[in-house]
Order: sequence, then C-alpha cells, then structure tokens
Amino acid sequence: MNKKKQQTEQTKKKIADAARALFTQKGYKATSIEDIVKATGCSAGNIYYHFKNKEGLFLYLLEEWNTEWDKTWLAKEMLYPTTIDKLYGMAEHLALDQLNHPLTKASDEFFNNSEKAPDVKERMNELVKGYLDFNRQLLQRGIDTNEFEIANISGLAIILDSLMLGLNKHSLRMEREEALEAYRLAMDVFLYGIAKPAR
Amino acid sequence: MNKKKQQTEQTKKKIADAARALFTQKGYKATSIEDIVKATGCSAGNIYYHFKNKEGLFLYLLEEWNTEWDKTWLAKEMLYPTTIDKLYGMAEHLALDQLNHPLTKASDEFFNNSEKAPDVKERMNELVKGYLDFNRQLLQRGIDTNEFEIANISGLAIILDSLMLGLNKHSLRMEREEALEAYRLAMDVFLYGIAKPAR
DNA sequence: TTTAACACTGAACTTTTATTCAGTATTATA
DNA sequence: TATAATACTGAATAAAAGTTCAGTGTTAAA
Repeated sequence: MNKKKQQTEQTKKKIADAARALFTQKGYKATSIEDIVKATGCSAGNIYYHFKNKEGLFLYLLEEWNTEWDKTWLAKEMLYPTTIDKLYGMAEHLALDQLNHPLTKASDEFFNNSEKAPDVKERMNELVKGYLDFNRQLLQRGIDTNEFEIANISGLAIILDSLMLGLNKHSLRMEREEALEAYRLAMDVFLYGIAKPAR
Repeated sequence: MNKKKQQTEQTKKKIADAARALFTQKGYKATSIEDIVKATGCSAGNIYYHFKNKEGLFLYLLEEWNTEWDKTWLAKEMLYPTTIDKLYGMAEHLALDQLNHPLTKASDEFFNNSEKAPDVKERMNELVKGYLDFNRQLLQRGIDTNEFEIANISGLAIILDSLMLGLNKHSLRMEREEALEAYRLAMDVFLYGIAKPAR
C-alpha cells in the first residue's frame, strides 16, 4: 500500500507544479489541459483522475499556496515584537513570496468570472475572508498595544489588503530590491501618510 | 450620407458599450463574441463588420477609455483647489465611475497572455506609464504647494496606483455608498496614516 | 495464484470559440 | 428609376477546449 500512495503523491505534485507554472505564466483561462498534458507528459485522463476538474485543480493550488504562506508567516511572526514591526515584516514577506509565487494574476481572473458553481464560490469567499480576517486581527493587536488609534478596523483591513493586492501587480515588473523598497514604502504610507504634520 | 453614418456610429457605440461592460465584468478571454451578441441583440457578423476582430475591439475600447478619462478629469480638476482635494476628488471619481479602472484587470490579462505583436505590448506599457505619470504630476503639485513633504515621488505614484488598483477589486463586491466610503478612507490613510502621532 | 483495487492511457464526445461569407435589406448616388 | 454602396443577418466552419470512459498494466490483498 506504500508504492501506490507514493506514486499518487508524486504525480499529483508533478501535475500541480506544472499547472502552477502555467497558470502563473499564461493565466487561468489561457492555460489548457493540453498544456498541462504536454508539460507533465502524463495523459489528460490522469489529470482528471487526481483532480475533479480544471477548477478543482486551480482551487487546490490556491489553498496549498495559502496554507504554505500561513506556515512560513507563523514561523516569522515571532521575530517582530510590535504590530508595526509585524506590518513591515508582512510587507517584506509578501514582496519576497510573490516574486516566487505570483499566482495572483491568474486568481484575479479566476475570481472575477461570474458563473461558478456554489461550492466553488464558497471556497473562493473563504479565501478572501481569510485575508481580511488576518488583517483585522493584526490591526486589532495594534490597537490593543496602543500603537494605532483607529476605529474602522474592517474598513482598514480592506485598505491594507487593497494596497498589497495592487502593489503585487506592479511588483511583477520590478526587480527584487525594487519590490522590497516599494512594499516598505507602502507600509510607511499606511502608517504615517504623506501629508505634512503641521496643519 | 447622414442616416448611414449615424447608424454606424450608433451600433458601433452599442457594441462598444456592451463589450466594455462584459470585458470589465468577466475579463478578456472569458468574454465571448456570443456574449456580446446576446447583450447587443445584433449579429456576430455585424460585430466583425465594425471591428477587425476581438483584439481590435478591445484595443478600440482601451484607446477610447484613455481619451475619455483625460477629458472628464480635466473638466473636474478645476473644482478642487488643493492637491489634497484633488486626491479625494480623484478617489470619488474612481469609485463612482466604474468603467475606468476595472478595465485594467482585463487589459492586464490581455497584455500578459497575448503572444502577439510587440507594438500591442508597447501600447499597453505606454498606458501604465501614463497612469504613473499622472500620479507623479499630482504629487509634484502637492509638493510645490507645500502640502506634502515627500521625496520619493515615483515610489509614491506606484503606491497610490496600487491602492486604487486593489481597492477597485474589493469595490466590485460593494454597494455604491460602501465603495465611496472605502475610497475616502483609502485617501485618509494615504494622507495621514494610521499610526499614533505621538511617538 | 487469484482477485480486487489502483494508477493510468488516449481516443472519442460534447461544447464552446472566433471568424467567415453568401445573401438581404436599406440608403445614397447617378 | 436604376445602380452602387452600405449596414446587417445568421448559418456554416474549423479549431480548440474541457471532460468522460472503456480498457490496460501494475501493485496490494486474500
């Protein structure tokens, strides 16, 4: 019962790796099963043996990416004492992570496609809710530690997510150092703004 | 020679309007000619009579969108005396006019997926550069009028664009008032930040 | 060794897609 | 009125896409 499980894991990973690269490069819709077949060397039927369908394959990649991000962040979070430090740390983490896994381009396309089965929509909504919850918690901690003076936590969770979302797009055209700098600057602005203090 | 020209203009506009809405909502690849046929009520052949092909239709929309944005903003800009006012005005304008920024989503997809002519790519790059130039000019004015104290104008132009870009994505799931509020809040943050002043 | 579960193939099937074109109706021109 | 140009139809075409499934070889269980 070992060699089979091992084989399954191996090909599932092979398919996932190829699909991730292709979705990243070409986008969701423009990546065909045939593309994945060519990239992996295995048959179309085999892909459907391991994944329910194209949508399921993509959602699998998103969720995998998500849990991976959570894991690495959890290991990093301890290093930052204050919430402000955490925000800069998160920005850096995102900047670096998204250079390696820029799946967001395809997921934007995927998300904005209206006609989806309810279970697919459910999984998508859970993903977005996860991001905002994460931000809310972070901001709440900053309030608790008296670092921020904000009332509208939910609103600012969206602002923060928007900032990171948009910045990711631009970072695709940047070098590593340039992207890091941009993310740091974004956090500067998020925390301190650009207007002159004396008003 | 009048009734025909008028008719052509009318149906061309009808097709463009429907296509714009669909591309915005569903993205480039996911919008089919059949979708546009259903939305307009005219035939597929008619679309190809007025536009060279799907790509040509999309490029037409991009160009039209660009000139339209410049025109409307130029008319509005006078109303806002300070640069800070201009920024809030721009945010409101973006929040309300949902035909502007949402198209960037489709154009990103279009730009990234298209393995097509380099002159098309060049035109898309010019568009992005145009936004950042616009932001840079706005920020420069704010510095000239002593409203801001920023050094890294180019960096902040990207931050501002990122904020608007990301916020637009969230605003698709919002009601009108909710979206307006979010854009206002975004500008608050951009200008004043969220950290406590006394530090 | 026999049986059953599993991993996989690849061609066939069904939809969907962009695009074309022969033909029709309407309008302008001579 | 006759002719040419224009605006449009809608069915046909052909390529590409996602998905399925009967069948094949391999591994685990009895």
